[in-house]
Amino acid sequence: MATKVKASSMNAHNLRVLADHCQVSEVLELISPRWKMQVLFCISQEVYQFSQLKKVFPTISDQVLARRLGEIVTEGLAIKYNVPDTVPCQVKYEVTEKGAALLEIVQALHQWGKKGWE
Amino acid sequence: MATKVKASSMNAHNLRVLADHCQVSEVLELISPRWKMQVLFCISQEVYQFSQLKKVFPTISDQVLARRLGEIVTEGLAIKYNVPDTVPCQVKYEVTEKGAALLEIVQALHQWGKKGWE
DNA sequence: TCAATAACTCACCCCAAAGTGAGTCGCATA
DNA sequence: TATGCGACTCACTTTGGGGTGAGTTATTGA
Repeated sequence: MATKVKASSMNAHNLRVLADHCQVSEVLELISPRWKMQVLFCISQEVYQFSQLKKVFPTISDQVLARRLGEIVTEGLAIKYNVPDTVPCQVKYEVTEKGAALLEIVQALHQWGKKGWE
Repeated sequence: MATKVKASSMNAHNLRVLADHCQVSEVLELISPRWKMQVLFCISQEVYQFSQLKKVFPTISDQVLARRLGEIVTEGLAIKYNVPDTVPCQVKYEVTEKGAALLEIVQALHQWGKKGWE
């Protein structure tokens, strides 16, 4: 953790220091969309087909699932192949190093949530 | 990480295993609300006064800031005192052990976001 | 011939989260 | 007397994320 910023010394410098440390917004917005981390986790477990994901999450809508998969790919959390010689066409997603690192942190969040904290 | 669940064996058991591992939703919803983790971080840096927080985040609305502070307290991430003998009334927030543990994970997210990932 | 499957896309609607602006309450300083 | 501050609360409006249902393309099995 960073050095403390005293409330009594809220000058321009400290405002900047604080603002810098608060720049976690992008990452939070990255992981916040509904189903996204769950879908990424499924991909890491080799459950990546559209129809299979719909079985795991029966209440997700087609549109949102497609959007989430698109985001996951464009953000480099997973890559997408077309599986050749499959009919009807099939796709395959594979988690990248970046995506795997993110999943580990998400796993830590999960553990934090399960802990009692009396 | 958990044992892999093969796509080829998507039976009821594996569906449950997957669903269990995907139960990170509550935690994600806990940390997702706008400004929340940023406010919690500020509290950990001893910047906890309503008016000071508004200086750090000039675009936050009064209502949302009050809501976030309320959530942070009811979820046990921080506790709230009334500072006695202050006029006009002042409050003080202090991060709990639970809140501090959460902030460490959020910090890891921040680091993940800053990393290059070519 | 018809239905089904895989993996989507599109147009539309709804609601909850967030923003806006004003009000409150007790005190204190000009 | 009245204006301001600190820490909110309330009523109202807006926005955009996510849900709904239908359509698409190519192919294959009944």
